Amino acid sequence: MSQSVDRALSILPLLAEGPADLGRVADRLGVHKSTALRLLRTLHEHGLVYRQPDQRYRLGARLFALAQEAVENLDVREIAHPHLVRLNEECGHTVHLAVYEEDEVLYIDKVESRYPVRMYSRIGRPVAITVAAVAKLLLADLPEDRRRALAERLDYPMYTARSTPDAATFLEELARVREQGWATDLGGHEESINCVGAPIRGADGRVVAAMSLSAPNVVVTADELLALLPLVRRTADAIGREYSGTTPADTPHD
Amino acid sequence: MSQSVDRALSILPLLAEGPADLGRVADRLGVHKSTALRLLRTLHEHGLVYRQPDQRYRLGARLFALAQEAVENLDVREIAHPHLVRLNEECGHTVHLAVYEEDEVLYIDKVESRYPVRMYSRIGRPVAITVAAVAKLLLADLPEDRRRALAERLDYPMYTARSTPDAATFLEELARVREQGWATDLGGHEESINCVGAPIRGADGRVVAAMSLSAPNVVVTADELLALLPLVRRTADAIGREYSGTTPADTPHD
DNA sequence: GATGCCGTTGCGTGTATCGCAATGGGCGTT
DNA sequence: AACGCCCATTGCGATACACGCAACGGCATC
Repeated sequence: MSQSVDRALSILPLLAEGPADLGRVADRLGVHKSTALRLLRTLHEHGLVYRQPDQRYRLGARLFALAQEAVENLDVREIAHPHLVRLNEECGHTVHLAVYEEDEVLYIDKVESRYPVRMYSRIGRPVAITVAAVAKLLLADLPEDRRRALAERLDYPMYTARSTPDAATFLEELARVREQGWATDLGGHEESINCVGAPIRGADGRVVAAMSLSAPNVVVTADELLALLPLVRRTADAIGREYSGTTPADTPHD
Repeated sequence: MSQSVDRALSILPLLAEGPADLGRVADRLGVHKSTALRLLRTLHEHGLVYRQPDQRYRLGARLFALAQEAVENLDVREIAHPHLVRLNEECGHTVHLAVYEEDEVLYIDKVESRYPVRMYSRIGRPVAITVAAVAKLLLADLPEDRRRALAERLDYPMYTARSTPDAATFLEELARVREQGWATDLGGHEESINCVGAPIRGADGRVVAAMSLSAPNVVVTADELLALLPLVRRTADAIGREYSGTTPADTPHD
C-alpha cells in the first residue's frame, strides 16, 4: 500500500538470510542503489539493521528488543509460565505454549525437558502447522469457514509417514480435536517424538492459547505420554481460570 | 531520511509499549489518521503488526521470526553455546554471552543458574552498559577515541552504591580491564550479585564477544567467584580459538 | 601509478503519499 | 427501538517527497 515502506520492510527478510552488501540489496529489491541506500539508512537509524565492520548490512539489535517487548506484552505468557515450569517439574518432559496469529501458529514459551534429548523447536519460530498438537488445538477453535479456508490454503509436507497428508484429513482431525477437547501428534513431525496438548480457554470459552507436552518414545511410549493427559488438561484449565480472572476483557495496567 | 519509512518504523517502539488503536497511533505520530492507517496496513502485510480481535494493533509475529533468524546468523553464538553449557555444568552459575553493536551491548545467549535464584536479564535486552562485566570487556576493546566519545555520551545511573558514577571513573575502569584482560562487576548492578567476565577474541585479536559468570553472594562470595576466573578465561579462549579456526573471515555455508 | 568497483552525493522530474472531508458501521445512550 | 456518537475507512486533488540518473571519491587490485 505504501511503496517505500513496503520496499524497506522487504529488506528485513532478505537480510534474515544473511548479511548482504548494498548492491545485492538493490538488486533483490529491483531498485536503484541510491534508493536502497536511503531505505537502509532509515532502517539503520531505527536500529533495525546494523552495519558490519566490512560494510555489509545485517539485522540489527533493536529487533531483539522489540520482539522481546512484544512477547512480554502477551499476558497469557506471563500467567502461564509458572504453571508450565511446575508441569515440567512434575513430569520432566518438554512443555510448549503456543498462540495463533494470522494464519500462523507460533511458540511463545518453552520449558526444556530435563532429559538429555532435546527437541528441535524455538520460541518465535512458526510451528509445523499441519501436524503439531498445539496447532490442531488452535485451528480447531476457528470459525468453520476460516478453518476450511485456511486448510485449503496450507501445504501438507510429509515430515514422516504419519504426517497429515491433505486438507480433508486435516479437517477431519480438527473436528475430532474440537470434539474431544485435546490433541496429539504421534510421530507426525519427527518419527520418534510424541505430543499431547490441551487448549487454554478465556472467559468467553474461546481458545486463547494451547500447550503441549512432548517426549521422544525412547523415554516414554505414546501410551505412557497419553496417561499424562489429565495432568496437562488440569494445568491448561488452571491457566485459563487465572487468565479469565485477572483480565476480564482488557489489560489492567495502562 | 525517508519520511514514510521513518514514520512507519516509529510505530514499532510505540506499539512495544502496548496495544494501541488507530487514533492513538496517529496522534503519537503527529499525522492524520488516514496516513497512520496506510502505514499500519503496510506493516500488517509484512506481519510486523497484528490486529487484535478488538481492532487494536499489536506487534506481530514475524518480528519474532526475524529476531530469531538474526540471532541464528551470529556464528559466535552457535560456536559458543556448547561451551557455555559445559561451563554451567561445571560450576552451576548463570552464564552470559554478549556482543557490542552500535553503542549498545546486548546479551545474545544465557544459560540459567541451577540454583533457584534467578537473575533479571533477558536475551536481546540491552545490558546495563556502565556496570556489567561483559560491557566493560567489549567497550575496553574499542579504539581510544570512540571509547572516550561513548563514555561521555552515556548516562551513569546509580543502580547501587557501587555503580560506576561518571565517565572519568568508567574510562579508568576500562583501561584497567583492557590491561588485565578480564573484568568484574561486584554489586554494581544489583547489590547482592557479582560477576566475572572474560573476552572472546577473533583471529585478529579483536574482541568479538564477551562472556561472564554471575552469582548472588548468598551462594558464593566474591572471592570464591573470582577463584573461577581461570576457568572462565579458559572457556573464553577455547571459544575464541574455535571461532578463529572455523571462520577465517566469512561464513562457510552461503 | 592506472583501472575498476562500490558506496555515496546532488539534483530535477514524476509519482506516490499526504491531509481533507465525507461515508459507513458498530456501540452505547436516552 | 431509534438516535447519535465515535472510530475506522474511502476517494480525491495538490504537493511534498522519493525515485533514478549521472558524476564523484575512496579503496583495492592488476
